[in-house]
Amino acid sequence: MPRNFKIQDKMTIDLIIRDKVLEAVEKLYEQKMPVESVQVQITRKEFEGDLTVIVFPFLRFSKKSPEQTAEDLGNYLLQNINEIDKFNVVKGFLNLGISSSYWLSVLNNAYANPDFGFKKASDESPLVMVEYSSPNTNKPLHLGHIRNNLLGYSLCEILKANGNRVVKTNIVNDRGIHICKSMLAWQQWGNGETPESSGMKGDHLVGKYYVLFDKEYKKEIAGLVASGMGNDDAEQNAPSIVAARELLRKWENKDPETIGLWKTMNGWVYKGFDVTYKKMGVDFDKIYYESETYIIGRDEVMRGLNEGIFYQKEDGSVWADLTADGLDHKILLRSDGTSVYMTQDIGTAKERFNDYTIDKMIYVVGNEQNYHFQVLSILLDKLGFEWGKGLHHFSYGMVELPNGKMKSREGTVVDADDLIEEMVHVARKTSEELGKLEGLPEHEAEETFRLIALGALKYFILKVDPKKNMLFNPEESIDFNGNTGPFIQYTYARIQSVLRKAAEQGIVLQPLDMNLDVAAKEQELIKKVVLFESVVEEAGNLYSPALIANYVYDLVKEFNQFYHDFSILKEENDQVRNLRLALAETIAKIIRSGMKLLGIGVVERM
RNA sequence: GCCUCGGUAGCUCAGUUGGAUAGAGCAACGGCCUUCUAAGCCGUAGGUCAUGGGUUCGAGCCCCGUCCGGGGUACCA
Repeated sequence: MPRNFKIQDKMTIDLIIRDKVLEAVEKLYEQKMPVESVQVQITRKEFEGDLTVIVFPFLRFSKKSPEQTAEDLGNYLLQNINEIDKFNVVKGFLNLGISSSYWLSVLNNAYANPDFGFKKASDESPLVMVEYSSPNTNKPLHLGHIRNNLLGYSLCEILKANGNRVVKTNIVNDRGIHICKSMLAWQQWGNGETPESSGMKGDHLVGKYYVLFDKEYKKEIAGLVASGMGNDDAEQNAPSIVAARELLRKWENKDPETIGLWKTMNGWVYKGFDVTYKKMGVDFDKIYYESETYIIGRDEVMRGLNEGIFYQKEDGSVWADLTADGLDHKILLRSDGTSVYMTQDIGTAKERFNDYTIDKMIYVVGNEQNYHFQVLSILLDKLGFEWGKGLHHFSYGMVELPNGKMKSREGTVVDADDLIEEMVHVARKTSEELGKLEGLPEHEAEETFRLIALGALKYFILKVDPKKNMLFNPEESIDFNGNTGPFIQYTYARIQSVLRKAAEQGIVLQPLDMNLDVAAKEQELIKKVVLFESVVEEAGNLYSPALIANYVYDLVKEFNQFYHDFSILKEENDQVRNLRLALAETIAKIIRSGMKLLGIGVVERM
């Protein structure tokens, strides 16, 4: 797939060509055209050439056949651009051949720059705050959270690489009825069980009681219905839910015993989350807690009410009328004065903009909340925050299992910890079967298995367009061949192996001979190397780790063909060998950089 | 109902401002390790790009209709 990347305005040679094409049209056909009308793209592999100008748009000026027009332009460009050394015409396509020396200089540039493709941020650079992860503290993280965390982390890396200052933030949903449910279940049936006494990870332990609550609650409902109560009444009056509500009320009244239990159980969960976050390799610069920000949000809503921005119903509930914006009415405070999801998000946003001078706020949250963020933005704007309209919801698709959606309470989830362990297990097994890594110290081998396993998982998730829903089949998704993370890591390891051998043989890289005639395959590779810069930029503009993943795969696939067909160290022509080494080293660097943007580590051998 | 996103090979996914014969991986089949790592490379097979119209020199991509699917539309988060 040679054509999935935009090159326009990215490659200097491309700019020159556009310019000269305009000039040619002007001189040959006495017509002025806008720059946008010139289409320059990478020549498809089946055809000879490097860059292609599409001449169809010029036909109405040239009043000649496509072939003749292309000939005219080709001759003009050949004479007026040094870097072009040949051209051919196929129908309305003018294929231009760029000289070896141009490609060599481009490679040289990429090779010499240790931060190739990355822009540095300064104190003046835009500050972007990215919210991601946002867990509830009543259950462990699952596959859905994994996609969120990986996307969020990668997005931050990509934004940094594009010269932004980035603050990674997390909002922890640590209060509310769902938290009280697991607390209540633990009180009722826990017998004082702790992570220490049970040997269970804290988040899993709390999750167990959340599930238990639901089970008991459902039993109670069934019992009540059997004794003649209506279903709705039963749901409202089952002893467990009544008790949970009472617990929430106590929590809001700061009952010491309740607050104590809440702190204890949340503490268990945080410890568990820390382990999972660390395993995933994600982190945060600043963490906000809903238990703190919902108060700020409530105050803002009250202010809005006083200023007539919102209105109150007779039952005391507070609403926003969004019909003027083409939306509906939205509740902001319940009739009992307690706050809803929206309330805390208003407070969190305000707090963040107080804490930081934010140029861009990005929320990494699933697309099921598109409406929520549309409303949030409008509400903040109505409340007078000039940044309200500028919030950006990075909306990603859901992860589906072969049998449908994941539901925590019904146990149809793929647990994050389990999944990672399983992948490490498979990585270890595969590696041992292949007999790789023999002679490596145990802890180094273990670290390699971990990197490969995480590489497989992260790449699998990040390579798909964030906007789209994706399917995760636990049996089939654990793959280490083909378009996968390990395949890319493997290519990196191969290059490192070559470089080690080169060093052993005392081969030292020399400056490139700029007069060298570059062979077709090397030129193909150099062309892909150059694209890295524009891909990073494009990924930053479109907020898409998938672009990075697909590019790196494309590069690596091409390199493996080269590796198979040609020898690097055994090449007899010193200059050619030198070029191949420089190319391999540059490609390794890009693999490392690209993988870093995805939050994936590379391995020296595998 | 209304709003919104999607439908590309058996499966999972690419496919940039509309451009040449729609591409990968997996699965299937057949080749390639005395040669820098075979977690690799090469080949075969696999498509009415959901569907019907339209715009255009040119449509997987743009416009309209239809069918199918996801999500939203809660005093849940």
